Amino acid sequence: MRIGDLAKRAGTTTRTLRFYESQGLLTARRASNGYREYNDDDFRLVKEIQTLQSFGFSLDDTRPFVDCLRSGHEAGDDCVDSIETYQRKLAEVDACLTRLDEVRSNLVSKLTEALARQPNPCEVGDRIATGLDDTTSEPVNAAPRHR
Amino acid sequence: MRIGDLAKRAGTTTRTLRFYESQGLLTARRASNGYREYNDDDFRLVKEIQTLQSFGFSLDDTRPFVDCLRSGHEAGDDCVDSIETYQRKLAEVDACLTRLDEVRSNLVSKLTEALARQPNPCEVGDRIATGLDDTTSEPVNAAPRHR
DNA sequence: ATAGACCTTGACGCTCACGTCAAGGCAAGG
DNA sequence: CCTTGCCTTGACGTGAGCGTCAAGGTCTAT
Repeated sequence: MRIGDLAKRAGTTTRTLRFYESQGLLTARRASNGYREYNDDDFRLVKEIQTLQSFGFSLDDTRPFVDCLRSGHEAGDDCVDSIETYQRKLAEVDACLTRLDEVRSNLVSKLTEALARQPNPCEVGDRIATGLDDTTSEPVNAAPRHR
Repeated sequence: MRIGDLAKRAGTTTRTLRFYESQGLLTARRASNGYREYNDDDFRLVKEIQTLQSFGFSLDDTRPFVDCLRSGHEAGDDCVDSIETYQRKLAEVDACLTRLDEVRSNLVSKLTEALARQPNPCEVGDRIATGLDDTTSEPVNAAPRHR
């Protein structure tokens, strides 16, 4: 499989695959003409990277998983370093959630106060609708209702 | 007040204030020698920007508030555009919270499965502790308990 | 007069994950 | 032979919000 084929299969670009290689995440056998040659393991590796990226992992964060796969493990998270990375990222996500909750409540306060100061909060309909519904707490698993 | 004084008062740097000016957020009277001169209104403006930035606003998002203040309003959010910006940012925060919730639950799943696949999940203590406690849902207003 | 502390503009650096040329080599079909 | 389509390396651009010199002007104290 050449780089264009792998890119197509993985839904990415050749530039991205070469970039992964430059970062030491992906290595390629070379054909006699200098072209990169990939196999199915490489495809799985790219998929692993993409999955982790969708969780907000940086490329550097995916390294333990890549190393794990390349050392022969069936799954990228069959290694201690990968699990520790999961734990660290989970803590980061929790911290981010906490922070966002604070921001959200600050925003709601500000918005409420600003609306209260608005001169005629009744002639709405056109530009200002409160944008506030009864969900005082954050939208645990629901997107904000769209009007 | 010169730029260094304002920077010190606002807890920022002269570079930042000049950058704000380059972005059209802050304007300064010039003294005869070319030095920038600021007043208390400018200080409040910088403070407004800092507050909004702490909510995750980009500099561009602060523009309505800055314009509002400069047009003579007492508060930066005494204008319709500012309120609409609040509403837009609130929606963004909600979307981000929703997304992070998904990521978190995916991460927890992955971590749980990976731990279940680990050979000896009992000889812990050294490197692997589960990092999972009974909070299955996100940490609504509590930071993750540190061990 | 000179050192030191301020100020000025200008310009490059940084992070991250690539996008986007540029200039050229390789292989197959017509 | 020529076009077409793939491939190669290299290098600059992107966005956000500044940090960090560089080279020089200004003001104050000694």
